Amino acid sequence: MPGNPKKLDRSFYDRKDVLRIARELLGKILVTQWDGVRSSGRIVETEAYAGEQDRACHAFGGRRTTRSDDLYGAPGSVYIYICYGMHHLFNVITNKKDIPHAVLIRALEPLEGVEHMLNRTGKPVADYSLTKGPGNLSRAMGISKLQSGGNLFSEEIYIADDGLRYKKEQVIVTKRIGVESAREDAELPYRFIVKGNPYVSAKKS
DNA sequence: CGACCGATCGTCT
DNA sequence: GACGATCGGTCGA
Repeated sequence: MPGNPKKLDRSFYDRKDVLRIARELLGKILVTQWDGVRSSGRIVETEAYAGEQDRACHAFGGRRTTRSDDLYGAPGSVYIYICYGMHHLFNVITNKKDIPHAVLIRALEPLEGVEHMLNRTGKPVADYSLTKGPGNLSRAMGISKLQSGGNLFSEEIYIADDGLRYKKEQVIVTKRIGVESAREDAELPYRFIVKGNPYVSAKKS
């Protein structure tokens, strides 16, 4: 039985194993609170991006540009990648500063503030598409490029643990979505999803 | 259900 | 000048 949500502190993010962190983020609660407008959702799908050695990571080969600079931030900071000029993809930075490890949050199960999510997305009803997929969940939660470079230790945006744990048999590991150009690294089992959860993106592994 | 396509724009080559 | 860690719609089988 989940208890009082407790905000994750820096030590959660400040670890070397980004795959473990991506797995452990399943079941955690992402909260945004802008001007007193609170929304939250349980994380049900994540992907790990393993830094300079990972062809799918924007920091592959040590590449560090204006766009990818926030990937090199301190643990617990935020990297927003704007995809196709319109989608804001929300990443949590892990490991030490200057080590570009990140976890992309790909889907949430809404908990609080569904009415605000509907307002922000313009959707008429709360179907599964509301927070399914990285672009959709950012829009629903009010996340934008403004958060990139910030951190998850304020009251405005953070991730909390209410004690919920998924057992091994409730979690499926697959390759990542939409990274075909990463060649052999596109096959790595770096995506974590909650089995049977209707908010997980429907694409095949 | 799968394949395909247009939207839309900052970043990189 | 081309592309992308996406999405929602259309079209045909």
